[in-house]
Amino acid sequence: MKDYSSASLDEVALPTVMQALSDPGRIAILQALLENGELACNEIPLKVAKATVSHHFAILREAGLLQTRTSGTKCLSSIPMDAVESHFPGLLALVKNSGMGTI
Amino acid sequence: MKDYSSASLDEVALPTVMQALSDPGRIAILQALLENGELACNEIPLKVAKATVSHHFAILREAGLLQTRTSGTKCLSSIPMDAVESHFPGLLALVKNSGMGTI
DNA sequence: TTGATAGTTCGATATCACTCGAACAATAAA
DNA sequence: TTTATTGTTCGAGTGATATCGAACTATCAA
Repeated sequence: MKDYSSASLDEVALPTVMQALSDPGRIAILQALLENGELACNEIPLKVAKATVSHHFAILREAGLLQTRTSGTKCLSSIPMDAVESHFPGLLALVKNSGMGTI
Repeated sequence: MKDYSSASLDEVALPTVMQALSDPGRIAILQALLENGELACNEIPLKVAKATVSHHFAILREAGLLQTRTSGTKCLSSIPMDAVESHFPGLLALVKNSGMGTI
């Protein structure tokens, strides 16, 4: 389908990561992935158009917070847990424990 | 001078905090405060106009990350460490350990 | 081959954020 | 009282971001 490229966290500064996490929809995406491990775009309940969802996934990839692999017509995304945890320890715990109501 | 009001962290959601931290200048402000405890606006070396600095301080206050008291013509700001640490554990460590070069 | 499914990309729009200079208010010092 | 210092507020310009529909590509299933 497409060869997805994520940013390496070595090259991502904190403001970029924070910017990526400043959208409630993207927080919801990460929370869903923390729960389920690996999900396709359409398996995450966001009330926005699919073009917007695709955009949010791209932002997260560019921040190094998402890795995506293709599988048939789907693209399955997950969080590179070890890399995120080593570069930004505690960040995922903050995301996980953030209750935000429904998006 | 002015009676500063900060947001209570009880009412601040994660995306708001992340948004506040998505600017390199504001990260620099927090880092300087982590180092020095309490500082006035003009004691933080940012290469932007003072109107902009004031704006950044306001954003941080609205995110509950800053408390400000007035002292003569100065206004001294500091981080409500305990509140931030209890609501968003690990957040300040991320800020502290983020090297970003000169702003 | 045809149709359905999954995402991306492309404009376009609307809103929000960063920045600044200028004018202002409040305090302190002379 | 006049002057200097500190920071805020306002208005405007500029750029970034969120969102969408529509068109497109790629894959799978009939």
